[in-house]
Amino acid sequence: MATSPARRLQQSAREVFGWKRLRPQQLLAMEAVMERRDTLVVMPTGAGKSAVYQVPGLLIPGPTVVVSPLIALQRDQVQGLLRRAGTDAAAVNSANSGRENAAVWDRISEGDVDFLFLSPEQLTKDEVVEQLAAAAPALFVVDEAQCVSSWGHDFRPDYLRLGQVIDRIGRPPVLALTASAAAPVRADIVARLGMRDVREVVTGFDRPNIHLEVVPFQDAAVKKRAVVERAAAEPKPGLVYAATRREAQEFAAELGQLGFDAAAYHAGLPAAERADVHDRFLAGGLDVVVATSAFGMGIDKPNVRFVLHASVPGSLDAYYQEIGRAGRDGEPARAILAYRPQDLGLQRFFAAGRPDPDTVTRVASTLADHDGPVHPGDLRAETGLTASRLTAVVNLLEQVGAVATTEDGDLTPTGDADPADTAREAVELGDAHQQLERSRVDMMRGYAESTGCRRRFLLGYFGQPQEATGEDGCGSCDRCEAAELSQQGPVGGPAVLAGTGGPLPGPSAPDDDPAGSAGDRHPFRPGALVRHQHWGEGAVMNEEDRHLTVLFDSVGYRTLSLDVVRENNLLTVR
DNA sequence: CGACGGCAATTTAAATTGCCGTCGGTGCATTAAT
Repeated sequence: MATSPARRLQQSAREVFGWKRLRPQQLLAMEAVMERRDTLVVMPTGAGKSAVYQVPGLLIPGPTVVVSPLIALQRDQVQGLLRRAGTDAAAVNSANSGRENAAVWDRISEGDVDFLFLSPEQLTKDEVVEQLAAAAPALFVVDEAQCVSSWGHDFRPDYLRLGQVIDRIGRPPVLALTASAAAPVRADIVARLGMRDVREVVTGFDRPNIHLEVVPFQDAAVKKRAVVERAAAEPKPGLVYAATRREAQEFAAELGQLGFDAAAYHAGLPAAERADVHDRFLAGGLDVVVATSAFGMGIDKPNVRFVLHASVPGSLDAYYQEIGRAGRDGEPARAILAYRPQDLGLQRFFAAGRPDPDTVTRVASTLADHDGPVHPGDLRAETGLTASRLTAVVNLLEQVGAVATTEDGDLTPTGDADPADTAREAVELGDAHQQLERSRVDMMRGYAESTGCRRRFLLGYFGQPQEATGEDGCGSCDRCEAAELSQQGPVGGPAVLAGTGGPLPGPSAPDDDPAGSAGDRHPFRPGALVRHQHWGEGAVMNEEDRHLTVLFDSVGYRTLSLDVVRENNLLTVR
């Protein structure tokens, strides 16, 4: 009798990788991969996401392709795999010479490579796609798959074209891995990669050992001083996230003057200095790294004791990823957000990136001038746009169905709609995406200004309703602690709370008060699929202080007053 | 959207006020000049 897949997986994990036991969720995901299913895995970093492709990748015949966003990450993965007996891994990217890359392709054609690492940009090249198709990969892995959604729409638009690439190489099974993905991010990953009949393996998001806290400020100078003092006071090592490079440098300098081993990290520093800061932090040689969002992917340091945000990031997804770098060892750690409402302005500015209408119109009409397929390189020459900006526009046109990709990777106009019309549709789509991004900033504000349990809010955002926190909250955030304190004094009765409507200042009593719930029955619980008169279909994400947060397909996140919803019949359950 | 730097205009002439313009985050790859 043949060995069961689970046993083969366990055996390989033990013999090749030295892992004595696979976690249930890992095994579940690996089994889906062994069944050649498209699989989306959402696990916190440190839960062994890489294993999910590494173990099956050795068992199924044919090479495994891994798309990874950073060359440094690719290098780490390759080195890690090469240390395992009998596994062969390689990367093709711009850090290699042309000769080195050619040698990798030779080894692949001879069947000598188990794992091949690539950036999405490599896959824009016809010869790369052709050689990949010839190698007939058995598995196509997208690591850090949240990049598809968070970077693909403007910053690295080739992420949005992976779906077409997968088609061109014969659509092997797709495995997408990410540490954090709220509902719209997950949907975006699945849609953009063209994943079918997806098996989703989602582990819990809660990291109970990370204490959550938000400290509000009005004055910028006061906030700065408090950030430095707090970073100085917390147990080390720690991580401070700043919104700009300049701030990162300033904080690092001030902490240095106080006698700490502190260093700044951002994309404007020389590569050697970045690598040095990175290595010293991992080796325990630094008390604090003050970084922009450039720092973090691939950082697996167990004993980070605090993550202090000197400004709000642009989404709860980003925030969760960044605080998730604390307390990997399971010991207590702190996530502290220094919050000024004005800081949201910078994030709204960052959320504004979208192609301008003139450019979209120009590309649409240039495409329409061709009767047949056009090579993207020719289109770039004709429009004079950079590769990246052109790709962003083409992505939009393709999403509105005005353009399609041929098997050769050429772009071909579909239908004979007026270029001006398709351009307008594409711009509207870009606007809708911008609106979603802005609503994600609003959700970040919602977290910072929330009067209830922080953890409940955070988990609700990721679609994990309250069981992790219970009715009374998590007991390990600033709001829960404040509520516990206030319970020692006199507390206003539920009847008073029920009549006041709007959000109360300061900490509030638990909103699921049993006495108040009799008259409070409604069908709009987290997870419910609803329809709004104006905004169309959506899903309830969170309920707090008699307000619902709903994620609408058309406009992103919106917070609605439960009373207003009911008085005006704004929502119906689908 | 908001912070900040530079500059001109103010007003118990050396410092303050205000206006305007600029800048702000993530990385791939490629290319041109040593």
